[in-house]
Amino acid sequence: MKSPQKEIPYFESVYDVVQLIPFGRAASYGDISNYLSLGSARMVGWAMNKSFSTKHVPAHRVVNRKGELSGRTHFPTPDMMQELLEGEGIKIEDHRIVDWENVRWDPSRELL
DNA sequence: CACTTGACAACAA
DNA sequence: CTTGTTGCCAAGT
Repeated sequence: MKSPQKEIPYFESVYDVVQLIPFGRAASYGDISNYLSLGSARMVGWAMNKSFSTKHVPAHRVVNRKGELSGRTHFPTPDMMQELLEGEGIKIEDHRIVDWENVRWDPSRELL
């Protein structure tokens, strides 16, 4: 083995945080990447794309900084993401989370 | 190895 | 609203 240590896939870190998102809340790509202090918001989206084909990650709880369901187009069906969020008590309007600032879950801020 | 793409962020105009 | 720019990093071609 050339690598003495097993380098943790960046994606794994992302999955971990995403799965920590509590019920009825949502996190933004930027907040996650900020919490990891690594990579960038793009990597989070990339990880989700892969994770959705390999892991069970509540990707529906991950939205962009405006609270828009930007990733809904990558779901099996675009409506699925909204239905899942509404099923958790989150209101969606025009593909955006209503009262986003209230549902927003920032790991580095609320994960005490 | 070079270039492009991507579920983004943030700002400028 | 759109378009452009910069930063960021992995994967695909």
